[in-house]
Amino acid sequence: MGWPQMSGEDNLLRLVEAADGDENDYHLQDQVGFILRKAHQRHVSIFASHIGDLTPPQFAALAKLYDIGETSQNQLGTLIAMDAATVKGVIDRLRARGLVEVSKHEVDKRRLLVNLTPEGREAIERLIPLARAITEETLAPLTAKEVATFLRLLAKIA
Amino acid sequence: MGWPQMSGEDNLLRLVEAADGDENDYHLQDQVGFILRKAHQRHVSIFASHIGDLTPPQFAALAKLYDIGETSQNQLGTLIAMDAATVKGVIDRLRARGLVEVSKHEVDKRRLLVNLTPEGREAIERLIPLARAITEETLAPLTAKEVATFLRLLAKIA
DNA sequence: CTGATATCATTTGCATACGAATGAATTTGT
DNA sequence: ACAAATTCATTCGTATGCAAATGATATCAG
Repeated sequence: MGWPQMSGEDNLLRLVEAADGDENDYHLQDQVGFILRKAHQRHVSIFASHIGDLTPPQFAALAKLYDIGETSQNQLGTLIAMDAATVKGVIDRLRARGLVEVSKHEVDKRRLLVNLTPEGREAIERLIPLARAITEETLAPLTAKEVATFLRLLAKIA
Repeated sequence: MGWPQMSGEDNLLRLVEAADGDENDYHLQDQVGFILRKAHQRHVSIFASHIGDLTPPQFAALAKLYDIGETSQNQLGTLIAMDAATVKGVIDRLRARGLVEVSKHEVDKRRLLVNLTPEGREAIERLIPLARAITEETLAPLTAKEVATFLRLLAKIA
């Protein structure tokens, strides 16, 4: 019989088939990687519309420093999921703007300690409410129950 | 009463609270943007472990050209969610490797037509099975039912 | 104690990703 | 038909993101 007159809502069907992998056609737009990339793009765009003068990685660095206080650049990178090369660039730019400051670790001379400046603390306290709005707008297409489900499953694959 | 002895699995609770926004603490690791970024990172890493000589955007370009045939660079960018500047770089690199070729549109002289070369066609046909394995591994932490739910919700916010 | 390992930070090179500006070509509105 | 607006492609600048190599420091094993 096959698939007689597939009509209406076939998106879900295609997504399930894409997950199955037992189809001959390959549809990029149904692959989790492609959709993940688009969802990330949309979120970054929403972020930029609310917080224009800071990128999500820069915000993440400030938010984590606000949360845990002074830490080494390396440890900070681990906590915000950035490799050493990436976190260095982020911290360099935040430092150039006076939002964080660095100092040498007295005991372990390999480590570079990073901390918020008073301006950085002001900035992150001002921005956190906006970040909540960004989260809300990103999740706006979902109902409250769907949000809970989505975040649970997303965390599983992250 | 408040929250007496929160114990055991509080991840879900924190995620729901994060979505609510009605908490005083801000936990970066519970924000959808941060988890989305990490999920995307994990997928790219899985992709690289299976397909080392091509990036996900490059693969997307080849897969879409395989799907729809010759198109303008601009149209291709729209279909694979890349802006004009990004798609140009991707096509330049694919062209340098002989996987795609470009030509001028005879009627509309603004357009640059892009198409697979025979080598590009061979490559994408060889890679699509690997791409299915990448999708599978990315979604491995989820059950089949969770996969269907997750893809449905992810598509909603993408 | 000391040689082998491991960790931390930096640097380089490459690849997205996007805003903004530019120029060429086309389409639209009147 | 023609000026205005739009579309397509390119270029520039900035910012992640990661692999690989390097140098400095610290830790470990024997």
